[in-house]
Amino acid sequence: MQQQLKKIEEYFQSLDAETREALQKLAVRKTYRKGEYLLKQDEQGRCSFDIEAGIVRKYYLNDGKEVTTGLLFPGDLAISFVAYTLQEPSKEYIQAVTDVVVAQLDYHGFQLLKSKYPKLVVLDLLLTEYHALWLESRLLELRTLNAEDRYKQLVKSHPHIVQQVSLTHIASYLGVTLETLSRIRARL
Amino acid sequence: MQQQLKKIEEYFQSLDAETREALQKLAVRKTYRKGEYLLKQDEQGRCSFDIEAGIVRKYYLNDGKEVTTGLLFPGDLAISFVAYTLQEPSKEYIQAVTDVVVAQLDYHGFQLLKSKYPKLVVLDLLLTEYHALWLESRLLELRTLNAEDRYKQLVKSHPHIVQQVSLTHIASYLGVTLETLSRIRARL
DNA sequence: CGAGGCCTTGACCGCGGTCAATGCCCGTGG
DNA sequence: CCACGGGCATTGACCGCGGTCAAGGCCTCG
Repeated sequence: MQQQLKKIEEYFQSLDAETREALQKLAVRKTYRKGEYLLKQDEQGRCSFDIEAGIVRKYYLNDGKEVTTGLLFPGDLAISFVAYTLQEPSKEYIQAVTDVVVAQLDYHGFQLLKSKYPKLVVLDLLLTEYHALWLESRLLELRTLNAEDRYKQLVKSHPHIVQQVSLTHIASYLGVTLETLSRIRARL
Repeated sequence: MQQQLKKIEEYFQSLDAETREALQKLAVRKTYRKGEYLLKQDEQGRCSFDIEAGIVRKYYLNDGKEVTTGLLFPGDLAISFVAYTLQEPSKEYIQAVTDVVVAQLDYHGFQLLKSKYPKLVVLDLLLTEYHALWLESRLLELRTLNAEDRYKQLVKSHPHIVQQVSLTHIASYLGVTLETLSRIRARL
């Protein structure tokens, strides 16, 4: 996965100035305050958000309960992949966990740009591959680790997450209840 | 997901004859007997397999126990996505569940073809998107359905699977033990 | 006929969920 | 300045889904 990020970075750097500028021009910098929504359920997934500062989470509702599918940090791409790819109403919410600055990219704008600059198709492919790799690793994690090990792994990869994100959200991301997470932390 | 398949099909049909032929030429038709391996752990993921007949499963070992990550049917693409994309040794096995006929595509050959026929990059993107969509839906399924509902859903989408694949494999795919699956079936 | 693979069934257990009570922190208003 | 209320986290009691271990049934194939 790290190698894929490197590949993406390298590829991006190798792009000619014109292509890069076209991309930059398409991006709109926006800020959201803690608690605000970048995308709500039933909205069309018309943008991707490159996070420049702050923390964002994605979640959906499963009979009334929030299921957090992602916790995203600067450098990550916040996007409801299904709604974005299929251009259909989103089942996911995307919400600012802290105040947030993003570079927002319009879907249709990006599609147009791809037909004008075919090199961007390769970039899109690399990014999509990265997303798929992430999903694969997440699936592996959920199938092979118990709640405690998933928590340890999360803290290992994001040491400050506990200071920044409420335990409620973390529990929901890990796939356990708040109570269970609380007990796990108590016995560590 | 169905729409994505349709998109792929349509895109493929819209390709010019030359590009299509180049692809066909790269493909090697091969057969494997029940039980044989299309890919073993630690082998490089150098091929993708378009299944033309038969059933294939993918699995990895988690402290000695098999974890089935996919059951694949004609029309599906059998591939160890991580090993293929990153070109590293595979953690997954790909095994023929029945006698199988596949069209086998070499990774490097396909990469070369993509640089010669840029339209294939778009095809690659569409296929990767499809894989990511599948992973998203699988993740959703594992997080929102209990074992019984997952089983029902599997049977609904593949009514004959029970006749074709051993319950051991099905259980492993569903993420439960053989015993649990047996009890679920007993009470339906 | 015997061996081995595959599945079923039973007894038991533990992880994590549920429900409810309590604690703690902090912002708001009297 | 304190009192109250609400959001978030902790703790306890209890339960059920699914895992584990073990025994036994049923094919199939040699």
